[in-house]
Amino acid sequence: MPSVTVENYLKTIYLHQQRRPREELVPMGELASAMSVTPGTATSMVKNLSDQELVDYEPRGGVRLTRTGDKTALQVLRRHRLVEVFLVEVLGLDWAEVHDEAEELEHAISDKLLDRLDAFLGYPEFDPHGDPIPSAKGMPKAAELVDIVEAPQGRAMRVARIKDQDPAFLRFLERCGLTPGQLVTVTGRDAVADAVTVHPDGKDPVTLGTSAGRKIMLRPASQRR
Amino acid sequence: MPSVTVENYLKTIYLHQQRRPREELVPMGELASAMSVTPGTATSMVKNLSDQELVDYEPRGGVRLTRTGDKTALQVLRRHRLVEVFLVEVLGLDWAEVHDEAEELEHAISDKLLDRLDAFLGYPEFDPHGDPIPSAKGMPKAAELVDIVEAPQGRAMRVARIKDQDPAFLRFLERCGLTPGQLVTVTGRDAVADAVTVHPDGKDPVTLGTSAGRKIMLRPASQRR
DNA sequence: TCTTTTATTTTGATTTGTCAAAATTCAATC
DNA sequence: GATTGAATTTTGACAAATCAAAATAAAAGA
Repeated sequence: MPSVTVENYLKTIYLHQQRRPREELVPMGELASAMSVTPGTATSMVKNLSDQELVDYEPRGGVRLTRTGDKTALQVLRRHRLVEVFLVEVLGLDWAEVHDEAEELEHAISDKLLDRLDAFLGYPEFDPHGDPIPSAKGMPKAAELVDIVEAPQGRAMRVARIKDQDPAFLRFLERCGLTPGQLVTVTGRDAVADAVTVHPDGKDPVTLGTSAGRKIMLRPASQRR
Repeated sequence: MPSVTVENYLKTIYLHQQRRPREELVPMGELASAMSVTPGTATSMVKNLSDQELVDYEPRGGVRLTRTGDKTALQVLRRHRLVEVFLVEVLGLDWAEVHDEAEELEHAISDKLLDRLDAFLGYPEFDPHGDPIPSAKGMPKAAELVDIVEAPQGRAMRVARIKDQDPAFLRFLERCGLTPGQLVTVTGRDAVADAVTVHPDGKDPVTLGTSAGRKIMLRPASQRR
């Protein structure tokens, strides 16, 4: 069985791979800072992962998951996200806090327990932040979402997913009414001010900087999921 | 924060201290085999715990928890037992399996989450095996229980607690109807055969060897808890 | 008391995951 | 082309937890 550390490296590589163009390698520096370790540590760990055939490592290029590594990363993500659903839906924890809790629990749950939990929760497809929950098979094909900055203005949209786990940011979104499922309209964009204004249905309009706006993903209100 | 390993040592020392006369030291060999490590490993670990003031260590005598060590051990036990209640009561896992699951989860739960869980479960006082759940303050004073071998014959008793976590043993008890809460009568004892016979209310009588019988603790049926 | 047995401790090594700092490589600039 | 700079790798060291095997102490027998 992979150690907690190995699981965390694989999960982190997976997540960073997602955020960049197809087939591109994740640079070692990026991995190191994401894992909060020195670059040298990341290098030696990645060599180790490479020996275990969990990643492809190209010296001075970066890393990418192998099929096996990918499968393991998805299992970790599945545990993480199902735990988050449980913490919010069942125990009523604040969605802003559950990420850190799940970060620990994701390494402590057996397959059997996970299946029970999944059934108990009614086989949810998304976690409280709108992140898709991988099935035992793999990651469901993602619907195409647009972030607030890129979204068409004046169209009825719905918040689908938040791409940041920082509790302060999440609490801010909650106050504004920008939580997954919420109906919104993007009402304006100002390139000079580097800002975008969004109007959550039944709430006050909110103006965000584009770096914040890019973390909030929308789908057309008409679209099921 | 103590490591998972440290938590496990403290928990194990606590449990073994319980099983022996007041103030007596737990021998290193017993600790080593309970932890499934070599004696040398136990010695070096215990020295380490002693430096952290978590145990008193008497070379060639054994170990005993300090007040601090005791408190930490009880926190671990509290997490373990609340998790067990959750797994059985909420997710419906078999009581024979939950010990191993809880063994992992007990190290991954934050104080905040634990409090939520406790409230959600209705502040239970005992886990599925009848083991008392320590409160945030400490371990509740244990009611005096008798094992099946020592119990008076012909009196209405109730199963209070099972002092063994082996799934095979627990499943056996379930088949016989010897689970916590069950009304039973001890109907006979045979010193020569080293056996004892117990009659669970509404089930068939069961004859057990005394070593098995000593793992099943009873209280008078009249006594609340 | 002397010897044997058993429990415990010591010693030296190993693995995993980490850091600091020096060395290297590659790309970019002059 | 030579030099600078940034990213990466290498090297040597360390802490935690472990084992195997040798050394020691205490208890039990003779």
